[in-house]
Amino acid sequence: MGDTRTRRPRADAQRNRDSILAAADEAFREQGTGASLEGIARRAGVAIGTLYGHFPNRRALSAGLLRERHTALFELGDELPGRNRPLDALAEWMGAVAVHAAAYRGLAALLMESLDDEASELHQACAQMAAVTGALLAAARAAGTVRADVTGADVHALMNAAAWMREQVPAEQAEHLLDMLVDGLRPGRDSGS
Amino acid sequence: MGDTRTRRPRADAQRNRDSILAAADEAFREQGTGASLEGIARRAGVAIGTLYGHFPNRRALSAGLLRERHTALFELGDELPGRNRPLDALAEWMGAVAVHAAAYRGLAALLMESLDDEASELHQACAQMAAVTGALLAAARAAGTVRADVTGADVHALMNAAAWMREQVPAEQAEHLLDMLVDGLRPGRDSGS
DNA sequence: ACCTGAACACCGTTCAAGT
DNA sequence: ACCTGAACACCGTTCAAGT
Repeated sequence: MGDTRTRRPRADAQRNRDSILAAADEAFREQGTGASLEGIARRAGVAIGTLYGHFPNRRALSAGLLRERHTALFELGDELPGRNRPLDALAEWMGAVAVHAAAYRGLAALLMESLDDEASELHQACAQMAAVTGALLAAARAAGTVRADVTGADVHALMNAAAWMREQVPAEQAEHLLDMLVDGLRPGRDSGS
Repeated sequence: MGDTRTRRPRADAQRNRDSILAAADEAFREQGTGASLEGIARRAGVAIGTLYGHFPNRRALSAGLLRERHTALFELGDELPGRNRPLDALAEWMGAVAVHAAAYRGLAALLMESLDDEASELHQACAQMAAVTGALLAAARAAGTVRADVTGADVHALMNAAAWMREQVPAEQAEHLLDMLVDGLRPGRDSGS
């Protein structure tokens, strides 16, 4: 017994970590995932070395920033299948991920490349995202409401492309575009030209 | 008579311009549109000030790089309507633009933001792209093979999103994804859930 | 155990001086 | 008319020295 597996951090370290995350959130929101790390350290009131001590690289910082956001997303993913018809559940999931991945400019690309990169600090989250996507897709396929040739990787790409478009067009248009993407998943009448 | 409207440049200036463009093409291909300008100047064997003398900013350099590529694209755009059924022509156009906009990482985003930004050196080309897109879309709509609520701006966004995906997934999957995007443009049987 | 900030290598951009 | 490169302000990343 006694202390748990992860030691409790020193109080000042915890405070610094929180300041860095708060500053990074602001900076990423304003300038995207490529925002200056020195600027973030300055905003947080810590030395640049302190930032690197907590987050050894940019992706680790992004992962720290997205932790809570991701658990909220996965909770939604757990509830969706019960509440809707399969294709609607999948469509809602795609919308939620698209909104999520549009939180910071550049995030969609990060999530895209981290799915296949096990070294990425975001890989865990992407794998879990892929699991939810796969389950919802399988249900929709079983119901015959999606094309048989759509893979989970396809849906992953489409969700993140929707997020990318969200970074570039008004929200209303982005919703419309997502609707059309989802429509493209339905089985067509003639698969020819 | 005598000299034409645009003066012929000094021979060394022309040579430098060409070297810069060749070096930029290599660098953009390898590292995307955010590649180091100093690195490009170095590769081209000119001083950094020479690069700025020819291209006052990154977008101007991109525009110089895309000039020929764009005219080839527009020639295709002119030929397409005569050769295919309207939706096929639109689909082929979207594919050609997607391949074009995936030439350099970051280019799709540049083309996206330059459509509405008249100050951008790429605006001209984007406007012309939009004109072709609009014509092909109008023909497909007249034939009743696309949804009535699809705008030219929507197609512009989808083409560039296809290019963005092309930067992240294998070419074969990218083709498949574009097919599905195009399928989403077709009129659906029920517009409800 | 954690924090600091100097040190290094790099980059974007401008502009006085040259030819 | 064009080219050069120093100058300035900035950034990513590491690491010896501190507490």
